[in-house]
Amino acid sequence: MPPKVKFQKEEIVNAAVEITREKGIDALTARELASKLGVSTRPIFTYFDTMEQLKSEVRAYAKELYREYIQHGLKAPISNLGVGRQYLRFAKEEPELYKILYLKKPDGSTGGAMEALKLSQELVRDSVMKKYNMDAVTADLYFRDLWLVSYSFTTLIVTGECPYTDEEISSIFTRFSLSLCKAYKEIPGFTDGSFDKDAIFKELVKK
Amino acid sequence: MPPKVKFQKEEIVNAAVEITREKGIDALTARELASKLGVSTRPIFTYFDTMEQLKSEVRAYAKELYREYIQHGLKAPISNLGVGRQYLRFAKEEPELYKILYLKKPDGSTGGAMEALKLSQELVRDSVMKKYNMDAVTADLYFRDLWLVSYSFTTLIVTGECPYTDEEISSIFTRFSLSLCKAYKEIPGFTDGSFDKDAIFKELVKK
DNA sequence: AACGTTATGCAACACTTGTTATGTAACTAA
DNA sequence: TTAGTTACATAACAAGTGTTGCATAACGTT
Repeated sequence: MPPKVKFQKEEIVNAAVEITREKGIDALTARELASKLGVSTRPIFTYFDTMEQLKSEVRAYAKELYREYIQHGLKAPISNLGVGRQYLRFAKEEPELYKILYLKKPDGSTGGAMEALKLSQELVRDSVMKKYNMDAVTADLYFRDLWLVSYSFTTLIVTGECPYTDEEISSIFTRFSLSLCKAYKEIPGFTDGSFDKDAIFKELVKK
Repeated sequence: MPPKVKFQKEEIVNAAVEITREKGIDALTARELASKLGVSTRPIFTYFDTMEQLKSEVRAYAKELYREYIQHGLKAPISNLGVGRQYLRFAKEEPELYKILYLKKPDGSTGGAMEALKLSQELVRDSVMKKYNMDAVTADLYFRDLWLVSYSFTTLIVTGECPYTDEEISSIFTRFSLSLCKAYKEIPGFTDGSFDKDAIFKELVKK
């Protein structure tokens, strides 16, 4: 019989995630990981054929954690805003994990930002339809518009460029939310883009 | 007298930019660059002490090119929309240069997305104030809001995730533009966030 | 035409990366 | 207690990186 294993697969992935959190996935090397675990690099390759395989597991972990954040946001009284707040929390608390999911996806990988949007739309659709009395198409468009705004904030956050406080972001977000909602409900043809842009523009200019 | 130089500094930077365009700045190595120029790696280090120094020049080039794009957008009849369109063009035509400016800024570097926003605000402010009869503060806020939307599109574009056509983006952008402009002009207190959110929300819910 | 200067090519150095060959020793079944 | 299996440490390999020492040859000046 062989000697007892010193490390389970899970411990290795956890340590790999920890390194990624601290220094980004590019700093996740075999030697760095081995050093963190206090072993040689050999055991890593008994569980994973290549480092790339291990990195895939780190991405899977990030994806799952992200999903948990979103689920948590659904519990909020206004679920679409709750989900938006969780986007921001994830970006702020796990910037490096955010990056590997949405900023530096490896070539040919599935998933990414648009897939995450679709998931959120499905989760929030019913709630938005009821709350604002919208049909499914409008609810999806409305949520997508808000998502676009939150996406720019999360990008700013993880690149270390966001100058706004939580309160400011929240305030900006609310204003987007209300102005879009008003437009979707009050401007005929706003949903499919067939509304009379010129008429509205002229009205805005003269005021 | 020494022999004639085979390469001027500028040619080296140009080749470096070309490699960055094609494969990203991480693929810009001394040997790759030398191979493209058809020389050994030695001459590179007569002009640049380190590769990092050369990369700085590539970033400077990208920044200047970006500035030219923006300047071009100012000529449009509605200059704020023209600038927005140029953001998107730059992201689509120079995704790798966009990345080094706004997605992977090296630690401790100046500039970045928020600085670019400030620059654009200054360039567009007067035009927006006149066109929509806004004060400077409102004009800046309005432009920033639109910038946030364009920023999410450019990020999607350079990460290869944007599923929208130019027309779709243009349409979405126009809708944001109009709905925000209406809100800034029609909702008292919208600029400083002191407007009565609850009243508006109730109104939207019952409709 | 000879000279001194120096840009360049060649090849090496030092370092980091992923990955692996080898020997050892830990463990359990006998 | 013995033996076989195999996880592990050690150390190496190969490939790739930035950077540099050295010899050479090209060039304008003299």
